[in-house]
Amino acid sequence: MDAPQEKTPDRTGERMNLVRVALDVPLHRHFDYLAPSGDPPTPADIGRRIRVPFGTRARIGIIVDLPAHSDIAPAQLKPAEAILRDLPPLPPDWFRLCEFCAAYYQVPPGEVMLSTLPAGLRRVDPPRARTPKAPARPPAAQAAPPLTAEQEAALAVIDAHAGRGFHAYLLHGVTGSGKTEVYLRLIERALAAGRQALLLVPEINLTPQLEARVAERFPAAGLVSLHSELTEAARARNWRAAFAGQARIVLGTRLAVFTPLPELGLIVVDEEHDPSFKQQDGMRYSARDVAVFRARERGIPIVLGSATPSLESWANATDARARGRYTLLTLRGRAVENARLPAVQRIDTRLEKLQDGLSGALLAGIGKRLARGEQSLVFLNRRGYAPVLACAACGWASRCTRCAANLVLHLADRRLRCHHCGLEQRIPKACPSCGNQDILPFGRGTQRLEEVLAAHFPQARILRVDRDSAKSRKQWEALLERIHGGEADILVGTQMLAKGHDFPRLTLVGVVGADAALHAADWRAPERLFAQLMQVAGRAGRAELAGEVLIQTQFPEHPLYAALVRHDYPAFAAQQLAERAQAGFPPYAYQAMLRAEAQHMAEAIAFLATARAWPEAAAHGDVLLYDPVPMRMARRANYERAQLLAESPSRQALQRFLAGWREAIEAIRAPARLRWHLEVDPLEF
DNA sequence: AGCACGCCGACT
DNA sequence: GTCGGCGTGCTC
Repeated sequence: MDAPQEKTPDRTGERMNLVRVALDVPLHRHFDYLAPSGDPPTPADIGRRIRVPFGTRARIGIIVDLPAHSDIAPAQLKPAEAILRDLPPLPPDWFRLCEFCAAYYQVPPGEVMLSTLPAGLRRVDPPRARTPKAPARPPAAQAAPPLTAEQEAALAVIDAHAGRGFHAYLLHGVTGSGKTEVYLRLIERALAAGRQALLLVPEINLTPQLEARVAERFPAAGLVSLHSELTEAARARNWRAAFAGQARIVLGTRLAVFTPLPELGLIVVDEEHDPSFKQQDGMRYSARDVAVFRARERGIPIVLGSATPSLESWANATDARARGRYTLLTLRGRAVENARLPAVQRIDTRLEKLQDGLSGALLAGIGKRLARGEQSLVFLNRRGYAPVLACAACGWASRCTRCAANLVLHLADRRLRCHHCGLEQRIPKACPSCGNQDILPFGRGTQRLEEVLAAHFPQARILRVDRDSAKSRKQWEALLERIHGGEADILVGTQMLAKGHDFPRLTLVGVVGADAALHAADWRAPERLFAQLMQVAGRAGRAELAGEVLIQTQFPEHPLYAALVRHDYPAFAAQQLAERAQAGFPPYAYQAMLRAEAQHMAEAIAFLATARAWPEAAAHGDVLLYDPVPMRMARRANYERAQLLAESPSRQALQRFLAGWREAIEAIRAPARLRWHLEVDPLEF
């Protein structure tokens, strides 16, 4: 595709008045149209939206070029309906970003361009936009706190590169070490230089306080946020403000990485390791990786921050093979005065009989906090009451009829629920298979843990925080308010509780049921577990009160826990990277996953086998194609699923392969209800 | 992806 | 006799 700014002047003299249009269709090509009657387009219209007839109806597309001639027979060309000039044209760097994603993720370019616009801008009949009321701005900016020596040092490194174009930094700092203050100082510098700043966060509704903090520090910067919980109108409004350059700071989730920003001067990716930067449907892109590309393309600095960086980023910053692609900046101490890292202890659960799954030490620890008027948090990354309901007499278990998974018992609303497809059932009174009255919940989820703790500590006020109790941002904020208001003595929750919150009275964190991830089939499970445990451990003892973390485990000698006790992410990362190098896993290999789902497993496997048999694959000797296999959860929502892994030691080699392979796959004549997708850099297996 | 066209089974 | 099932093929 021609980059718009490289458009050569038409020398033929007989301009056909053609427009080349990107449309949101799953086809890897653009569509040519005649100009709308009486409205000849000019080069200034490249990057503008256009309404065109497509098939039987009208659609919104984006003008990508004004070609001198078309390969389509003139009689086939239809006139476009209207060029929409309510916005300035989308700029060339935005096109390059979309084209990069299209090529890298094997997605049609039109799909990238249109799907990353706010919904209102791709609608044929746009909703009537109301003029928004001018937001009241707080009068004065919050003063910046003094920097620690480490923060000063980190900023000095970045300042030394200032104005010299692209550079990537990995800011590694434990919870409470003051990463956010470093971001704020960098944003301050960008604003002072007349540039815009883009701050990406994993899930904005989990961190409302970050938004408040940025807004207070930069009240005149017109901060806007961009995330999926905004109404369509609000998102369009914020997007326009960012595009127009009025908003100098954009705070958003992964989709915000595509916002056109005319004066972008800085990108920050907070919690860069977080899996929610990876989109798991449609275009399966990593917003963190796209952000790095964007920074490189714009020639600006990017800062990736985390207490537990992704092993990919860590390798880029520390591995000799990466030759310093990223510069590592470390914050070791806690910025809060006198606060120390919590003492982490392992409780060997093989040595005692647990009481409802809780050890004596954890129960005693909670009792002690209750007596002192402090808070405890019990972390269990499994929601619901129990993961399965089963009959001891005949072996019946609550299985989902549509998935290869159990139905989870939710006693709170008296339902059996599938966490994969959403199927819900009433709880049977007797075994559906043999009629036995004694069907029992097996295992423990947060709801059951809440009940157990209530029985042990009848006087305690217990608050459960998980996706079920905090479904919306509103509910979540209400829960947070109650926690901060001192309305809870014991918190029970999933990873939701681990993210970015300071609970000043919280001094004990108990971790329950973490062992499962140690021996999971997914080799990325330990990386995720370590990040989660570091994060939840960081909740303990943030203010002047010392924190304690108790981890119940049957494997106290496991190196993951050993590193956790020492708060030693670098040691954990080094050990994991050594294993990855040994096994030839990422980041020492590059992967793409072809997945297929169909009514029958045999169809899915046959499709993948056909793809694997692509004759030209032989020409790509540095790309390895594995055998097609059923996915670990082989059935979901009545579809049988299988996958095929493609792998190469070279990213470029894999990319060259994928471009041809994708075309070949598209040409396979598959059964009607077979669906497939290609995922580059897959995170889950 | 939509949305047409197109050729075979049970309904007013 | 037709309503409608989803297979196939196209969209400038």
